[in-house]
Amino acid sequence: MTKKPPVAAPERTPYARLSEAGMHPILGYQLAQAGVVTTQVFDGLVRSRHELRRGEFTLLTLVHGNPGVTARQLARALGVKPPNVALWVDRLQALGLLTRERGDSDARVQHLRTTARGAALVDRLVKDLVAAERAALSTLSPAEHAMLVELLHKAALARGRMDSGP
Amino acid sequence: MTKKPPVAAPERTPYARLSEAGMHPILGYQLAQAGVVTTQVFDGLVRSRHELRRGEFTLLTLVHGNPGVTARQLARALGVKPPNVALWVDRLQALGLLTRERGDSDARVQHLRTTARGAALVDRLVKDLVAAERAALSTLSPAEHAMLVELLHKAALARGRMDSGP
DNA sequence: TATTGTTATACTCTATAACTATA
DNA sequence: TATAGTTATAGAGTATAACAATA
Repeated sequence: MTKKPPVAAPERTPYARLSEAGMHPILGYQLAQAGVVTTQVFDGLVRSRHELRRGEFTLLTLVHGNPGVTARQLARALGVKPPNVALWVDRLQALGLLTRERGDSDARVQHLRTTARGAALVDRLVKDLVAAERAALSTLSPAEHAMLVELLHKAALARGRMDSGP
Repeated sequence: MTKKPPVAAPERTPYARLSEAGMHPILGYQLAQAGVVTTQVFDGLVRSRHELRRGEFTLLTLVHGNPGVTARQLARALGVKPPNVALWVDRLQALGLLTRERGDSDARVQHLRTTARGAALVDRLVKDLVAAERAALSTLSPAEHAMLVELLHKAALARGRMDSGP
């Protein structure tokens, strides 16, 4: 059997084509690099055309899929602190995309729901965004793309307990 | 053949266990969710013990693997703007971890190299960080972890051309 | 005139602290 | 006393603009 020489893998950084050297196996680094692409796609499709930032868009979509969810639950799901959620909800409400409603049994909580306009926007943007990502990530086959999504989801489940945010 | 009913997949957000609904297939969302875990690992291991932020650590490691690299090349590789690189290099130089050296043939450029101390630190931290990520991402098998790294690397290569940064 | 790098500055994002209302 | 949410504020992080030196 011939044994391969112990040369470092020739993985290179995007664009500048530097050696990734020790960074290659570090997941946090590869996440950031891949994030450059998805941020480009999001900004070009959602941010520039509508007045929705990443956190706002994600929050709106989660509200759409979880009618009546509370701000605290969303903060935990997104890994951010409650004050940020309050600001995002303010903006989304001002845009007429979701509603706040005090809880019946517990008047401290606020149940969030999308408006008809918010629901329609979410449905459209989610569809467009998925398509735009597939088009942009031409380096991945459809099967690889799907596997990447599932592996990331599985990785995210390793998140440690956090009281109300990161 | 029995056909599965078209129910939505039961994927749930980490911790809060909300329905991910439309966000599930969006790569940018899954990247952000997985990033919560890797940020926790990085902060606990590198940031809290040494005075290195994520960009500084990545830059130092790339310099280690590409001796003589210039600031402009690093900005392109990392997807950030040159002024940020200048600030990071300032700090790393002040910490005695790398050196600047004017180019012989072109005095505009500065060639960066790690000091002995910088090189030793990179070697140690990279090793520790890889180990810490593997330990933290207990939801992934070693094979899945390795595949995730490779798929992310492949995805990152889809990055569009950018003049000097994002 | 174009390019590298720096300085100064502004904007975005997210966190902490302090507060109100409710339980 | 503990919890949900808000307001006000501060700190990271990263961008743009203007500049200096060199090609």
